[in-house]
Amino acid sequence: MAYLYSMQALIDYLNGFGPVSEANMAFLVSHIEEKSLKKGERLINLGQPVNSMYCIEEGYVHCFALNEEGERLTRRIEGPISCWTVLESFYDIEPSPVECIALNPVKYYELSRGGYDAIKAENEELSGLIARITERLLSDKLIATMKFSSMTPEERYLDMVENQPDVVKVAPVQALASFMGISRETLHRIRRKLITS
Amino acid sequence: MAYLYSMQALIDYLNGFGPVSEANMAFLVSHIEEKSLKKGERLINLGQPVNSMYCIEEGYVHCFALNEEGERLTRRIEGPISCWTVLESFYDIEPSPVECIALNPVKYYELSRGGYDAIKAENEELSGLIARITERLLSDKLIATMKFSSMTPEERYLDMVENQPDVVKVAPVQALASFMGISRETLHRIRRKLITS
DNA sequence: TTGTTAGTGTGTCATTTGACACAGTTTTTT
DNA sequence: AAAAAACTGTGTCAAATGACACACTAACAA
Repeated sequence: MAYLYSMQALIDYLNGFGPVSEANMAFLVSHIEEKSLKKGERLINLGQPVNSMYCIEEGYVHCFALNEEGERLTRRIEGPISCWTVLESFYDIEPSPVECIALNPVKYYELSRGGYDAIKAENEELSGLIARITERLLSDKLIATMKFSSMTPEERYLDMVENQPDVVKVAPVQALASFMGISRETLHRIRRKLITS
Repeated sequence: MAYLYSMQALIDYLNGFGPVSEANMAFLVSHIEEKSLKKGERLINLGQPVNSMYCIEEGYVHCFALNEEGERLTRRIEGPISCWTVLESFYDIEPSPVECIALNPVKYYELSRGGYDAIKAENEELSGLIARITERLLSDKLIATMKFSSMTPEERYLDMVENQPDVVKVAPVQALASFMGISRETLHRIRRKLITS
């Protein structure tokens, strides 16, 4: 079972959500594929259904929609190590409103919808684990999003510098500004002000 | 089982999440209390842990935090008929950062943490139902929140008029503006502009 | 290497927004 | 019913922001 070793980071992460027997963990892991992307490669295509959940081991991906003018509206910038997918596409098997591109070389784990369903159906311990993970990830994301939306641009930037310093470093200024809901010029003003003061 | 009749609205709502046997539905319902509030009465107290989930049958409640100046920052305005709670308090048994007050006479259903846990533990059909409800409500809320945060104030207002017309009617201007993340003056400007044009 | 494209730093200007002020209205309390 | 409190409409002004313009730099491909 050499693949178990290479997935140790993922296993540790999953174990953080509660006890799972070794057999169940092995069953779960057997449905997960380890893949990689080169910088600029696409993980998710615009308009196609997203049929997997992802967990990034190394590197960052940039997920964005396009507005009428073709500008990129950043929806998320994902890095290690958290499970995620494009909710509005995955749950209802709808075309993805976003595309995702690697910002640098990426290693990631992929769990297909079939694998996800198989794990949920296998037994109670696994379906309980999936339920806990789903509940925790969704509620944390929701709490963070609501908190974020009640902050000023400067507060949002300081929050990101503190809680996601790697994202601030690796993301292009335009993507970061879009993610924060402001123009790149405003982000620049904030940075200039913080450096000076 | 007279109470079953009075809870028909709730039962219909829950059945929408998938098939449940009558026995299981009866078990679930037996853990739910029906309560009411007069206008201005408090449903959730600031600083106390929120130990229940709620589902409003009639009326509206206003949930808000307080900033340093004691101003109300609206977090949500809830009405019929959707399950909700204060996530950041309920899941981790933390003091509630918000208080909730009835905007008008309210009838609501309450499910305590104990009841919630009992239902999850009872059998697979019920734990599956709870998992589906949780997943669906959290993901819908997250999608709506992210969509909302990417809109301009005017788009947000038009969205609310279309999708939650009752909230727009019943909520005080100040609360509505705060919920939308703008000042009440700006909300007023938007309304004036929409009437004129 | 060189040319091309994408991305960045920074200034100007118009628009949007929030803060404040205050009068009018509605609701609640005494 | 009268007084107090809370809420609403609206004007003025300052601050924040976005849109645009343009020079400069970095990344990538021919």
